[in-house]
Amino acid sequence: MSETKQGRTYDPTALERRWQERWAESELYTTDEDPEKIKHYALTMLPYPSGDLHVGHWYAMTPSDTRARFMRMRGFRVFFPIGFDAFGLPAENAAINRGIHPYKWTMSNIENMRTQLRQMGTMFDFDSEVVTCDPEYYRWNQWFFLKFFEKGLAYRKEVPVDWCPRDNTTLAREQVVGPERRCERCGTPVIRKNLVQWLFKITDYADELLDFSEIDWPERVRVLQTNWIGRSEGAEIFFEIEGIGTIEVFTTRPDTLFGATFFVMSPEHPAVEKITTPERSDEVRAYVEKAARMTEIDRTDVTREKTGVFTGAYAINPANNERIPVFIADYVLMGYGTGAIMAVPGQDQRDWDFAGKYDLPIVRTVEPPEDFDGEAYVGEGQAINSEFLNGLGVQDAKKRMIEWLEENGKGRAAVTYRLRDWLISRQRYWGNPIPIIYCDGCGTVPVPEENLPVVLPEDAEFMPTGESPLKRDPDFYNTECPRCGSPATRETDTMDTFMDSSWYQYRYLSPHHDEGPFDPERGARWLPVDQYTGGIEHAVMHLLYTRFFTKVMRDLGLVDFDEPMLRLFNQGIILGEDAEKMSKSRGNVVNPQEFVDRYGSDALRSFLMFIGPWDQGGPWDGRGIEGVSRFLRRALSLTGESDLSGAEADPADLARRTNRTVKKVTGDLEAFRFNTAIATLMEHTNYLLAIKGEVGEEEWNAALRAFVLLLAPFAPHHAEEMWSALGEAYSVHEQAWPAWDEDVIRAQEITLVVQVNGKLRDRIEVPADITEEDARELAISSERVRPHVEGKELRKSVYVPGRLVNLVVG
RNA sequence: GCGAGAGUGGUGGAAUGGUAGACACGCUAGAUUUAGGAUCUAGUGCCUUCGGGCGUGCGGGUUCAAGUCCCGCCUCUCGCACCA
Repeated sequence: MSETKQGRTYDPTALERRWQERWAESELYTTDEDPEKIKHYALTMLPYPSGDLHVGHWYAMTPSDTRARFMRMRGFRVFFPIGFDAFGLPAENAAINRGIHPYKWTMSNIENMRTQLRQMGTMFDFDSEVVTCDPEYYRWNQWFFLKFFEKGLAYRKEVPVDWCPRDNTTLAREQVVGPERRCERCGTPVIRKNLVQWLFKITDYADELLDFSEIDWPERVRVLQTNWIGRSEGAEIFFEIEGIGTIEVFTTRPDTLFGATFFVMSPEHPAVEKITTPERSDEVRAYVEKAARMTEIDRTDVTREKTGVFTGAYAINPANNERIPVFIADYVLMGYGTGAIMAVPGQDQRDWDFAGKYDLPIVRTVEPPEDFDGEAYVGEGQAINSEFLNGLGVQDAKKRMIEWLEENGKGRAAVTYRLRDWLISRQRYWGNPIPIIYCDGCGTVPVPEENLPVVLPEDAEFMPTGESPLKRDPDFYNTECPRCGSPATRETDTMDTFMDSSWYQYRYLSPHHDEGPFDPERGARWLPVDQYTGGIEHAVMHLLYTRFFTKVMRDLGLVDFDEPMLRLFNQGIILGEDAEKMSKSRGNVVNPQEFVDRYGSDALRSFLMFIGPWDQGGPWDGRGIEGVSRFLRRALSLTGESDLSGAEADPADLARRTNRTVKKVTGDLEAFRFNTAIATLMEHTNYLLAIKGEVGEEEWNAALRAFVLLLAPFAPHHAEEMWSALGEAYSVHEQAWPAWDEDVIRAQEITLVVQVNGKLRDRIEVPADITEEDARELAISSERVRPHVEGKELRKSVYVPGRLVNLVVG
């Protein structure tokens, strides 16, 4: 609270509270269902109920709110819901540390965060709120699991999994990050295990997920997803192993088959034992064991020298029937392709390195350019040493070789992906039970739909042990088979929480609907999401999974479109004052509440938008918020009494600047340029304050009305206060966005820049419709220009109407 | 190594190929104030003989005109990384 010049107190918190109460009473933010209006579904990523809203939540949500408010004022009916992603490790770990039940802890956090969300001054439709740990929600999550199961998209299999030894659970491949392969949640390096787990066949949709033609998403996300899916085109080639049988390899370079001088298998390849000759078996076994003991970090170190061991076996190159030795080497990964490769040292640097070390022959099959002085040659060129391919370019040679392989039954065209199926089993308590029952007689039996939800027992001991806690809850674990009625057991793993967030945007439409995941009638009116906003960190997890879900939902006949979110905007990350990531251990965490209490929500909102481009993020600046707070106070003082100066301002200039401001702010908001929009509003405020009391009341009020409307999405409380001070009818947020008039913007008098040889020499005031000749005359006769042109020849002049005259002399 | 993005005052950042540094923070001076804070006014890229000169990571180029376009480097950030 502070004294203004006029002695009135400025108390933003009281002002904001007053309007928040009024908004709630009048149900101002109940979703507009007017069918006459064009729909706009604005969605911001739902938060984890981790305790309090932190400044990152403010940074994500308040600009999204500003955009939603802008769309509302532009005449769209806007749906802007909010909810809580309430299952999962952060909530569970916090609960464990405090010894409180996760449900209690989560619900009390949600209660707290609801209050804080309301304080933000957002237009969230709280009636549509979704809480993912509510049985009313996760029932449909389980329902989706059953649908996936029916369609063969959910399957159970023993697979090598990434296991976090600290969180005591498996992780999806997407949740393992960095070269050191750490757990995405806690940063602990993961280990490998073999476990029977549930997976979703996201790979069935790999090709479709590579198609972004229907959506307007940032290039960055498209690239990340494309790389993650990692589509490679090539061929599978069958190699006979002498006296054993056939082993397949995948290659993107079938054209180089004639240069395959050896064969390499991953140490984990299931056929290793079978092909190894007795005299080589000790060495091979030692190598396999050494590879198994290696950490993932060492194993995947690119700079390490290639190592391997000869198995004693020979393969036959199907192109030329040459006998080539079979090695195992840890640079070949079991998780990609077929886990075995044909090694072509002439065209692959890794194979070249390996061949050098073990003295293996090198045959080039692509002619390198004459000046080539490298080792393996991977570029374009004519095929050589390749019989029927000789002379062909790489692309043609690939095609020809694939034809030859298929004609001769020695291989086929093939596509391989880096993308793996989505592992959804988690050995944790605080998640959604997988609705499956195991019966000795009937096998794997889905829980019948009418028995959903499988309720997560509240009284279970939830401390993680590496096995699902539900396994030790006999009331949950023991059940009977829905098919034959004999004693059976339940699946005790819970689902990855990314499943919860893969379809929440649909549940928002009808959170209490109990005949399906969402009410199709409401879906028809609102889907799909028009504008999604959230962090880039979800590029290959949430954002890929939700696209996958939507495609499956389409194939289930639940929706009639292919993509869940038409447009996406990724905001940046707000850092601590030291420009480091905010963390408790660094002690650089900014508590938004402190700033809300001191400066109000509008100031915090506006400051976060003003700090820089939204997609850029950046360090928090505790002093910077002062400037924005000052701006809001100055804005508020516009509607106060005028101290008449007696001077006169030009009403045409006022109209021009007002229209220009409307145009600029509108364009900026369309493009998410909140920072420059606020800068424009500041500039306009400074101007308005300077001419206050110097124009007629009518012009002044018109200008002020436009200004308040522009301010409304950014600082909804202050705008409401000003709107009411202007004597206008409640509420400013139900008003139409102001329009601008290009004719008014066009000035009668303009400033023309005069350059000589491209250098600025003068600025002259001229009529807007001045001719080129007149402009040149005026420019040349300018006092400041004359010294630079006198005695020189005018060779040329460039005239850019409304901007400049450039005199080229020499 | 591959891919993407970014280098502009003391700081955050503005600039459809056409006035570089909008708008703020900070700083300086002044007004007001018992003082501090708050507020208001003026100034604030660097150099200057006050004419002007130089300035957007570095080096070239295109153009009447380049922070912006092209070529070659350097640095930083992020992502992926033995993917056959």
